[in-house]
Amino acid sequence: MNAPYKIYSALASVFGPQGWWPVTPEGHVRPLYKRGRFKLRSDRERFEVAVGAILTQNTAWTNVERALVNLNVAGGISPETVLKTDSARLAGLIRSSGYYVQKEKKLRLFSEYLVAKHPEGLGKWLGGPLTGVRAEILSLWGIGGETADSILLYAGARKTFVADAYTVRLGRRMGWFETNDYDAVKNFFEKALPRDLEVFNEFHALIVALGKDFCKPRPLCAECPLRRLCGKKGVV
DNA sequence: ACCCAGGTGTTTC
DNA sequence: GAAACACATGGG
Repeated sequence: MNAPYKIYSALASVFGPQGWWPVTPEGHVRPLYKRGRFKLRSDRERFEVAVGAILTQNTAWTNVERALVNLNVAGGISPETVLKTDSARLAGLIRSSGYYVQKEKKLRLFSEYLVAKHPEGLGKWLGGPLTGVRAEILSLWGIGGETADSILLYAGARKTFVADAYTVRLGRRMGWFETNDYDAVKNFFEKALPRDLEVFNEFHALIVALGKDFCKPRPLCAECPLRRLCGKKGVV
């Protein structure tokens, strides 16, 4: 068992199942998987996950939940409702998620692209050849590596690892790598871990759970549940 | 009054 | 290329 997988197991036993995405209209997180298998029910759910992935960029999830509730109350979350809502109103609905002028544009561009280029729907699109679809999503303005991978993993159930700021921090503090480069970190974990959807899905969520309380920019190593496993080559 | 959050694009050395 | 900066609300 390699070091990253050991950390995954430790986190899983400390924090338990995270069950990230999708989200109910009430804003509550609902387990994505049943009997060990991750399944999304509809393109409607996939789209809501994609919207959440965009809105949560550098933003606390609680702020995103309010925006999702607002959108659902205002008429539901779909490419069509995004496109038929004028910019000022849409921006107002997502105000709580921060950067709302930019994010309104991101939602609109994503929706426009989806409707224009993939009218067959999100599930079909995301189910295509992984590297090609990833490059396609990545080419959209406002969607970088982490958001693209979040959409692929959580909305498309594709085996692609999501590396966020916490993941980079954890890896560096463990002494696994020095780089800050997104693709390098992503590749490190994909090489180290078993190619398993549940592992990819849960590990990213577990790292966020760890980061939320302990592996912060100013770390709280003394209380960290990983303190015995962490290399802690000085705080990076 | 700070720091931080499930980043990304642009500008500037 | 890397580093610095803008974008913005809400919680601790």
